[in-house]
Amino acid sequence: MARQFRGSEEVKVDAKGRVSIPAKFRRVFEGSDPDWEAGRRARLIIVYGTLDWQHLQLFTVDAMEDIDQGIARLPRGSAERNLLESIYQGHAEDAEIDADGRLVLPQKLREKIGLSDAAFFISAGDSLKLWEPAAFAGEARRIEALVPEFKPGADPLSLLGTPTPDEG
Amino acid sequence: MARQFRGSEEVKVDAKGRVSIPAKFRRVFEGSDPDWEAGRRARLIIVYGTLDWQHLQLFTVDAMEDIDQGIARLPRGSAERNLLESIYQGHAEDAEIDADGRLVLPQKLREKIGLSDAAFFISAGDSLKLWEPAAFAGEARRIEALVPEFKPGADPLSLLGTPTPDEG
DNA sequence: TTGCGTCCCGTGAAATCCCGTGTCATCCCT
DNA sequence: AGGGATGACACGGGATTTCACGGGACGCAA
Repeated sequence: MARQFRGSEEVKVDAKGRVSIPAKFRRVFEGSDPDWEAGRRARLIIVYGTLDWQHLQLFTVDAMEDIDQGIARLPRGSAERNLLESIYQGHAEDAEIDADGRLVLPQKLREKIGLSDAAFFISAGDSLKLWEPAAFAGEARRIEALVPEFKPGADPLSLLGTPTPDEG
Repeated sequence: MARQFRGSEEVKVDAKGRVSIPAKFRRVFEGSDPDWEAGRRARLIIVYGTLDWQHLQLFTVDAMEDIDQGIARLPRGSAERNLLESIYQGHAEDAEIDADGRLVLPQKLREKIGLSDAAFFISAGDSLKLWEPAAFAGEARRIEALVPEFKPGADPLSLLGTPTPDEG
């Protein structure tokens, strides 16, 4: 069972705010939820973060446990710990994938990221990011523009540089 | 067991989007998948990249692990790392070669590279590139044009330069 | 009532499984 | 060396299952 997300998908958002989690992503949420078994609903965590986020981030249960432990290692009361707690615990909520494989997004979250009638999922390691499709297109262009040596037609792997000799 | 691809092939694409992976290439995917054994399906990773890509790139599992590790060595949050993650994790997907030795290309990917009823495979080290045959013809010319010191009639190996004495 | 969330079911399209067939290369037995 | 048997391979088709998605019915709280 895959533990990592890979790929992207665009799905419809219906009038009730329901979003189908594409099946291949659903398998990852199921496999990374320690309490899940066939027939049950998989759990996940929706992080909506600070005000300027234009997307939601969906974490598996396992991934969020790692994050929680990382936060717990920081000094109690430190500015960093307070910030991370605010984002990953304050501005987040638990959710479940329903029997039809869909996630119901409360209208509040839909409004925050400007979601209308479609949603774009894109993998990011052990989490998924959820965008309004048009907003993601802008984000994609921004990511490319930030790497000046990346020209259209070039092989992106050139950014990795020369491999060190200890690989093989 | 060969670990590198060599050669090119043209195959049919049927109405369901199925593409026969030529047997010699299939052997490489099998040998470069750590979990593969006789009778099982070999896995691979389809990278479809940014909007301007007109081809798909098919990586072996081993090759993609190297790339993932290379990406992981870059500073978290750096522009280069974000771009590479977006391409190799966001714009890619896991796939399997089916029991008949074929790969099923989802409709979306076929449309992206303009694939109709034939596909052209060409080797690229530890990956294969897959093109609509007509589109590849133009690409071959473009590759030559990008190396200004390569003149028609010249020996391509001259591009390798003189090896330094301490190298094998 | 009105709006909102949940449960359950229907449907069309796509993906998957499982089968057959023609062709070509390889092997083996004269 | 010739010729037939064998098996691998590319390719097609039908049947079945999965999946995304829409809608109706019910309960609940403002």
